[in-house]
Amino acid sequence: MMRKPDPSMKSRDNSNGATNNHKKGLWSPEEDEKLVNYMLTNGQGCWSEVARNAGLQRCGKSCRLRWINYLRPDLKRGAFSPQEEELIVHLHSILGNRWSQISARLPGRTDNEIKNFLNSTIKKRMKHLSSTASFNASDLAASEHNKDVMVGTGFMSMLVEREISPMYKDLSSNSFFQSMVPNHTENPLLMLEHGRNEFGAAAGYFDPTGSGFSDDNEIFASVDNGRKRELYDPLLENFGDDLKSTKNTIHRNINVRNNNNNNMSENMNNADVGSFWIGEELKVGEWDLENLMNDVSPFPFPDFQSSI
DNA sequence: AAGGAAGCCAACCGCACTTGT
DNA sequence: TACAAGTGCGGTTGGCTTCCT
Repeated sequence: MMRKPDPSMKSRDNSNGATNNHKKGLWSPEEDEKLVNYMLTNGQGCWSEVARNAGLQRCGKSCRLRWINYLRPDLKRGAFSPQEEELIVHLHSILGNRWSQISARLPGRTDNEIKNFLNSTIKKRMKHLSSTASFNASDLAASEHNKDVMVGTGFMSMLVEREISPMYKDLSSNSFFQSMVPNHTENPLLMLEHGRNEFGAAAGYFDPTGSGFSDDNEIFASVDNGRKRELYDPLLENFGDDLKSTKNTIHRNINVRNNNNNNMSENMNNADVGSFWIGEELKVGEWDLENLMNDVSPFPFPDFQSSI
């Protein structure tokens, strides 16, 4: 079920590069038993100590991974329920590839599990798209491994046409956006290309395997040599009514911050699409995730919330 | 029935961050 | 301040299973 241990390669215990004769590869039932017994008796401590004291020829890192992803008693095994699947997709659209944050909101599920699930789901989605569009298999194969170099290919063109253009139309017609990005173009493809130069590295990075811009589904604009950055999430515009409140939360946050920050720009009043944070004291380039998630948490997932 | 392709998923890898000295 | 060790995270790998032809 996994790669063969490479006997020629000594394992590295951690990032310090130290080498040890630690076993690699699949865990045996005996090893599992040792780890479980140790953890249930002693609880979690220093992982390298766990490995040693439990009598395992494993590095601490490997023990930690095994415990967290497989042996923890509160883990829920088996297939995801439809509600879980819906929530995962939902959270991923907001949080991007922050697997640990997504898993934190799915009791009994691990980040690895969710990551694997979504990766396979995305592949299925792409396969489905490929069967309904007129681009060839090589476009698809290449797109899976070339996130931001696919501009201009059939696959990208299709995605831009179907998903990006409507969002971009809203974005580019916004007066605040126009003021921030004076050289913006009406062509979203060109905009994506220009993004690297005009917004900095974070913007214009399009991920065809995800559902939007960059791994965080965010687009940034930089001004004042990066001291301020405004954030717009076109995806929120596409969410259903249950997430409109999320957008409202962001606007509320902006208002709160506005009250607390005299440097707030009046441009905010013109921001009739999307959501922006303005102000030098803000943590740049990140959603206020906790506040964001406060509004997402009531999302219905009745059958697994308390069924560990 | 055979074998190749695709999907699944456990575990590894490397990097970044935190903490202690 | 610098360094080392520990930890957590996301990306990736690759063996096993299932599906398809």
